[in-house]
Amino acid sequence: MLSGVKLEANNEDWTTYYHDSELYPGVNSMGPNLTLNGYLPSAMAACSSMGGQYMSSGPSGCGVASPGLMGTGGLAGMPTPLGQMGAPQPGYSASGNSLYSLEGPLDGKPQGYRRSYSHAKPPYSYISLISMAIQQAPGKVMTLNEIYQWIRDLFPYYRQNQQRWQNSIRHSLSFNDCFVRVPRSPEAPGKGSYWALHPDSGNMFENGCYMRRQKRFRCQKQERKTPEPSSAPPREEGRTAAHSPGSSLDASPVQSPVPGLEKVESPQASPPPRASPAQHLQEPLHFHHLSPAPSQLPPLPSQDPRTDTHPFSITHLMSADLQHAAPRVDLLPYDAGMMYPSYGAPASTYMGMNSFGAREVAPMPVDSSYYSNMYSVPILSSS
DNA sequence: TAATGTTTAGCGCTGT
DNA sequence: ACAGCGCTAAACATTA
Repeated sequence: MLSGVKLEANNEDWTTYYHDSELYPGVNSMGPNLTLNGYLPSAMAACSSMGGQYMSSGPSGCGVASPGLMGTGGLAGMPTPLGQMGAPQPGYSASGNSLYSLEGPLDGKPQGYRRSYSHAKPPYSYISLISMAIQQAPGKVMTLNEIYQWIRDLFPYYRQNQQRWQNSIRHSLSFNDCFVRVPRSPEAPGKGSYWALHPDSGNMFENGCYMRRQKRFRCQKQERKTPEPSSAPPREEGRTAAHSPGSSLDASPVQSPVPGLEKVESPQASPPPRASPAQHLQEPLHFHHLSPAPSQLPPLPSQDPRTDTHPFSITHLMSADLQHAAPRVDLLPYDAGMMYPSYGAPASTYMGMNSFGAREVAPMPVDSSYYSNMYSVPILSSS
């Protein structure tokens, strides 16, 4: 069984902070929490009483299957930047690694009165942060800078030492197969590519642990720029998969409905090739995912009031202010279908999008159909 | 030139 | 003990 994830060297009782509406005045006004299509476990809060461990899996643990976050695009809505709740204060820990800011009260109370939660290092790995950012994006793609900004907005902690964590973000994007680089459209020129989640990455955090994946997602098939004998073993499994040229989505290409563009065969299940865009529309591709179908999901855990108010609860973070969500201007060509010319319909049509409207949108089927947008764009390979 | 992206290396932690 | 994962640093290449 999986054990919980310790927050670095922290063993403090986070329950101390759960009801800290003083520090997080917006917490109590969040209303009913938004769940990831109703299945998001509140990772931290639900496990808060486990001696500093955020997650625990097991029959009775809080490691409830959570296909929402990474597998079904269930994240919706724009984040409520914690920064609005507490601006960076002088005196926070400059170590960059501490979980808390040991000083710098947010509310004018004497120093040491209470540690600032908003400046604590979030209990999410960079991979999960990136995944969250991309998932909540209307087009399921984000530029590097937007990922930076999203993280900064959501976690004041990441307003410090930006060089450090941004380097780590870039490294994570490049290193991990679960992230794929997508070129910009000609209509939206600019620097840097878009980043998306690999359609087969599935629910990397289905164990409910956002600090450490159960298993790293890897492209199983590799395509090398310089062909090697098939008998040549990979240099090193992970690195090869992650860094070999063209490894972003580099399995055997399947004929794309868009000339010149390639779709990638799932390493886990081979979808039938699309006969036509129309067929694609009628018969969304179904790929094997780690996530179970909704009908197979366990019942929703009972709502713990702490769940909704924990400042780092994804539920909390992602729940607010849908009305503030604005369509991305630079992605309009994508959403307008320009990226999918042969489909002739907006991308959201294919994606079963939850573009800022998941509260109203019925839970998506747990398949890859909504990922299908990514099958129609060329994936940049490293060079 | 700065931002972005790739790659290597080393370390610590966790699970088996 | 070992393997795998995540984080950090750093060097280097590419691109707008």
